[in-house]
Amino acid sequence: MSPNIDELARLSGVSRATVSRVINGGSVSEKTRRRVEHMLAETGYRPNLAARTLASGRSGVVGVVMHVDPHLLFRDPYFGQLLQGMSDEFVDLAAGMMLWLGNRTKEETLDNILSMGLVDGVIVTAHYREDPLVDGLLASNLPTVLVGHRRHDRTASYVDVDHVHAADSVTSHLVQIGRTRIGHITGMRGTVAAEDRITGYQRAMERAGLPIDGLMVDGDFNEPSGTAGAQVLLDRGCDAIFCANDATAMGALEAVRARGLRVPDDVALAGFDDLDFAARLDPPLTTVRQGVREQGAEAARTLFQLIGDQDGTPRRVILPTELVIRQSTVGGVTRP
Amino acid sequence: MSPNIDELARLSGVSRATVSRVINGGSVSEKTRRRVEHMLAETGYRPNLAARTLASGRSGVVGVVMHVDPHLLFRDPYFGQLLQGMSDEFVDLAAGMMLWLGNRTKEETLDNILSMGLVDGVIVTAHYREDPLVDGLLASNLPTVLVGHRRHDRTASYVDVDHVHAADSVTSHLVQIGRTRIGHITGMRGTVAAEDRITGYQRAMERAGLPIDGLMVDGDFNEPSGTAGAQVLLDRGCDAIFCANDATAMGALEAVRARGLRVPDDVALAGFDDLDFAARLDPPLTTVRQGVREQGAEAARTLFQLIGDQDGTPRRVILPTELVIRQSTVGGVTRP
DNA sequence: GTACTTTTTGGAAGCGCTTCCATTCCTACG
DNA sequence: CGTAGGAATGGAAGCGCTTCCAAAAAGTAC
Repeated sequence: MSPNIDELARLSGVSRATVSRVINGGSVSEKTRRRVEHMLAETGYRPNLAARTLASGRSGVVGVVMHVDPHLLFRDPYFGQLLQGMSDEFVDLAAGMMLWLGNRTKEETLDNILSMGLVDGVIVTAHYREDPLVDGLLASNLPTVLVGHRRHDRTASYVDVDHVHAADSVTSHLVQIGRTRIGHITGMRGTVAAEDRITGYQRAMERAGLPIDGLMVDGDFNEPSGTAGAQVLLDRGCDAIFCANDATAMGALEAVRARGLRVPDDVALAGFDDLDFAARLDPPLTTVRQGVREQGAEAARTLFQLIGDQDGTPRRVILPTELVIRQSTVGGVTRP
Repeated sequence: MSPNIDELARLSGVSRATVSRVINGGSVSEKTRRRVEHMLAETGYRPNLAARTLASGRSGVVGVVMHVDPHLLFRDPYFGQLLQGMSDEFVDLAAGMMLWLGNRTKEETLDNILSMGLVDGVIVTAHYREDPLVDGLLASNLPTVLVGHRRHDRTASYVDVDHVHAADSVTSHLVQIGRTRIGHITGMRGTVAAEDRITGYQRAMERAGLPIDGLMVDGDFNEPSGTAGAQVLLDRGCDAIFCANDATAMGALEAVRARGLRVPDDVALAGFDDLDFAARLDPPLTTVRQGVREQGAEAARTLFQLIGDQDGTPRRVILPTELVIRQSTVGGVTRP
C-alpha cells in the first residue's frame, strides 16, 4: 500500500540510508534534505513501525498498567483523569500508549506485558504496599515509573504526592478551627495512600495533644464506607471528620444530614482529592487538591527521561498538594 | 537478554523453521514438538513482537479510539465500562490494546493512528452523526468497528443498540401508566443516540395521539442539563419526563424535588442506560438497560472476525436492550 | 522389497528499517 | 595547485521472525 523506504530512495535519487537520515535527523546536506522531504510529503510516506522497532530496538510505544478492581476503576474519576494526563503528554511526546487493566490476576497481567515485548517502558499505578505486579515490573529491566510509591522501593522511579504532609495539614486545619474530637475515616487499608494519610492524621493529632482512641474507623475510599464510618464517629461524639477522600466525605455528609446535624457548625468535614464535585457539594468541601492529571503527565515525562538515559538512575518526583479551605470547615459564610 | 529463535533452534537440535512451527501451530511431529516445547519452557523464550509483525504482517495489537471531550470522557461511567468490556475480551483473544483519547483534533488523532501503523484494526466510538475521524478510519483500509452507528455507514461494521425502539418502549410505558403530558429532555444534539431517542419518543407519542409541542427541551447528557430541562418542563405542566440518560434523570429528579413535587405521583421519571446508581436513586429509576460492557466485548469479537476474514464483509450487530421498570414510574410500592 | 503418497524438516529468501563503515565529495589551507 | 580533514553519501550487514519451496523421512499399498 504505502511506499517503502527503498521506493522513496529511488524517487528522490538517493540511497536508502540517506532517506533514513532525513527522517531520523542524521547529517544530510541542505539540498538533499529538501529534495527528500519534498518526496516524503508528496508520497505521504509512513515508516513501518515494526521494521523500525526491529532495527533500532525502540518502538515509541509505552505501556500503562492500571491493575485495579473493575468495579472501582472508573467509578472514581481519579483513574480516568490520570489516564488523560498521561495520554495528553504521550501525544506530545509522539508516543503510542498501550493499556492494561485488571482483567486477570496480577501475575497473568505481568506475563502479558512482558510477552508483548514491544513497549519501551511502562507506567504502573502502585497503590498497594505489596504488589507482585509492581515487583515483577521492577525486577524486569523494562524502564518503569510508579504512580504512587512504597517506601521500600529504593531503586524505583516514581511520581507521587506527600500524603503524610497533606493529611497532617488538613488535620491541623481542623485543630486550628477549634475542634477537639477529630475523627478519621480511613481509605482502603493496605494502600499507601490510606496508610500515609493515617500517619499524617496521627502526627497532627499527637502534636496538638489530642486523643485519637476510637476516633479512627476503616473505610475503603468509597461513598458507602463514608456513611457507615460517619455513623460510628458521630455516635462517639466527633465534632470534625477527616475523610480519606472526597467520595468518602460525600458519604459522610449524608450520614451527618440524616441526623439533622449541621455542617460545619456541629460537625466539620474535610476530604482529599478535590475532585470536581467537591466544590459543588452543599456546603462546598474543604479538601486537599492533588493535580491528578498533572501526576499523569509528570509520570509520562519521567518515563521518557528514564528511557532516554542509558544509566538507569531512578527519578523520584513529589508533586505539591494544596489545602483548599471551603465552607464545610469554615462555614457561616453562606453563598447567596 | 532473552534468547532468540536461532538459539532455541540450536538448543533443541532443530531448524529455526521448526521452532517457528511449534510456536505458531504448524505441522510438527509429536516427538519434536515435545522436545522444542520443553526447551521453550526451560528458557522462558518470548518471541520478539516487532520481528514477528514485520515478517507476518500481523501485530496482534488493536487500537481503541475514544475521541471524546476530556471533560465528559470519564465523568460518564459509560466510557469506562465500554473500555473494560473491550479490554476483557482482548485479553481473552491474546491481543494488546492501544488507546487514543481526544487530546487533539480529530484530524490529528487520525493521523497519529495511521502513522502508528502497527495495529491490526481499530474500534472507534462513533457517537456523532458527522465525524471526520470515523470517516478517515473507514476510508483507510484498516479493519474498523464502530461502537454506535450512523445510518449512512452502509459498508461499515458496527455494534449498537436500537435507540429508537428502546426510547419508544420507555415512552409507551409512560403512556400506559396514564400520563398525557410527557416531556423529553434530549441528549447532546448531533449525536446518534440523542437523535434516535428523540425519534423513538416522537414515534410513541404520535402513536398514542399525544401532543409534543413544547414538550421537548435540549440537554447534553449531563446532570445540570437535566435540572435545567426539568424546570422548563415542569413549568409547562408535564406529568412525566423521559430523560435521554440516567445522569440527566438524576438532574431532573433534583429539580422535581426542589419544587416539592413527588415522584412518581406528580411527575413520573425515566432515564436511559441503567447505570449502577439508577437502582439506588430515591425512588429507584425506571430506565433502559443497555449492556455497555457487553457492547465493548462484542465490538472486540467483531473486530477479530473482521481481521480474520480476508473478504471485508461488514458485520453489524444490534444488541438487545431491556426496559427496567422501577418506582420512579410505578410508585406506591415503597420499600420497607 | 518397490513405487508412490503423505508428513515432517531444513534452507533460504525476505519483511522494512537503522547503523556501521568505507568511500566520495568539498572546502580550506599550506 | 596539491593535499589534509571534515562533511555527506552509499553499500551492506543485520535486527528476529515467518513462510515458501524443495528435500528428506516416514508411511502405505501392492
